[in-house]
Amino acid sequence: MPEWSTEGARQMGETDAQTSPVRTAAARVADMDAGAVVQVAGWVHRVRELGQVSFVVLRDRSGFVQIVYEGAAPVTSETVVRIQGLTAANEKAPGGMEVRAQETEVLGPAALDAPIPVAADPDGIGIETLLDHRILSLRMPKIRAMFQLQSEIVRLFAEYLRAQDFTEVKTSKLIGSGTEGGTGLFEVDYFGERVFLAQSPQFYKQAMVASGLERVFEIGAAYRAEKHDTPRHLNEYVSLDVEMGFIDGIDDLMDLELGILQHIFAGVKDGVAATALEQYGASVPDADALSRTPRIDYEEAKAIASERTGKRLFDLNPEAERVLCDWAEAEHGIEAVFVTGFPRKKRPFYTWPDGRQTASFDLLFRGLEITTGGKRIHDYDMLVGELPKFGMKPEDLGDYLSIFRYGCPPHGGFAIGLERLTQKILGLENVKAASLFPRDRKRVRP
RNA sequence: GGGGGCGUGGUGGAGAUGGUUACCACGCCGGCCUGUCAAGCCGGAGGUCGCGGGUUCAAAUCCCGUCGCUCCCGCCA
Repeated sequence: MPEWSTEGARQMGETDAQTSPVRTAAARVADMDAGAVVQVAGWVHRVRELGQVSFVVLRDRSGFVQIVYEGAAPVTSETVVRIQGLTAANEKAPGGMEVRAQETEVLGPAALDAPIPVAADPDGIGIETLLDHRILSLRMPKIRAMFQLQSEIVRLFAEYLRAQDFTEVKTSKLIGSGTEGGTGLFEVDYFGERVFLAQSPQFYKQAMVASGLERVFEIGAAYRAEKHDTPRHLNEYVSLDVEMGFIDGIDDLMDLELGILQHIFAGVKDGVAATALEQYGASVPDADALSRTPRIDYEEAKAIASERTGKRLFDLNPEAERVLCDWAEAEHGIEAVFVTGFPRKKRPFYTWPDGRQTASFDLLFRGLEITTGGKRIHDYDMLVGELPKFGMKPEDLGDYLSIFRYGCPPHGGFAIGLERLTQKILGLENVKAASLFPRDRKRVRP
């Protein structure tokens, strides 16, 4: 692990200038001249006492710096301190520069009975233990790096879409009726009335297309009250949602998604996200490879998966998702594949029908479904006509139908699971690791 | 919801044909040490072996139940 990388320094000195004129980022000390008075502040990452001299590794958001004390160190692990001292060049110091402490102020003492070692490698600790002690495990540099990368994903996603004239929206997560799918909704007591947590911003983002914005995206929580308990499910996850008006078909949507992913993948190769990739030994596909992502029909996908697994598949199960990505890697040099034309039974009622199939798609990436999308029905009469096939009545849909009753363009969209994308970029075994405070079947804390 | 595996000090593991003070590493406490960087050396504290019941002279070990974790499937992003 590159503890002494200066990558993370960024402009910490600059931004702190207004509030704390003298504080220097840990990672920037290496760039200073020797003999300068310097003030650093952060968490005590490690203490090494050698008798007449002690070394303390101080950690802040930029990185690390070594502090030298004469005699014993007056600090303990994870204590938050502010230290003033003199920079000193030393070949034996990490980064060639260290700080000889003159004054040490304890800003936030830390108890000594930490249940997990913050300075250790999180890979040596079980996921459940890391999540039980999330407040501390989030301090582990490797884990923190993961969430810095996730932040970059979100930023790049929004940045790309804004450049394409999309508007970011925030819609309510409290909904009056659960129409999509019908199951998997959490109930909430809303002043005595029964409402639900939204399982997706689907209806609202369609409404926003029809509002005249035409192109919208939303970054928000989605809730699924499914009792699944697997390494790829969360009951609350962050959905990167996109909806676009005036499309001709789903190729427009898949093109858009590839553009987004190309922008994200290119963007995470620099800055703080690159540090995370390095620490996890991970890499992302380049733009050329991504543009070769095959688009195959559902039936074709089943045939390929059946052939490669040697089993007769009636469905794209998790194993099929894995072998399809292997196939794409072998045949097209990219571990991603769009599967299109899902059967009507497998898609919600609002999906544009195409014979027995639908104008819809999934994106599988590194063996996991990270996106579902499709063209939506924008024609009022057509939508109403579809409802009986799903055992629904117009009254069930409340205000949803008025989106189409008063004029809505052809449109469609998709959603990318943020934690799943993070998981697959870094090669994490469990999607829960990619959530700051995951909610699963049994966990609602911390 | 279905099936498999596993629960041992704070963390990660060993111990499993039953046998008496349950082992190791890291962490923690005390001591030594002036260049560490996973510091080193010496000493110490910390576990009713998930929980309950059973078999037995004797259970971490075998049996039953239960709870938890984990993997796979169903379902999904």
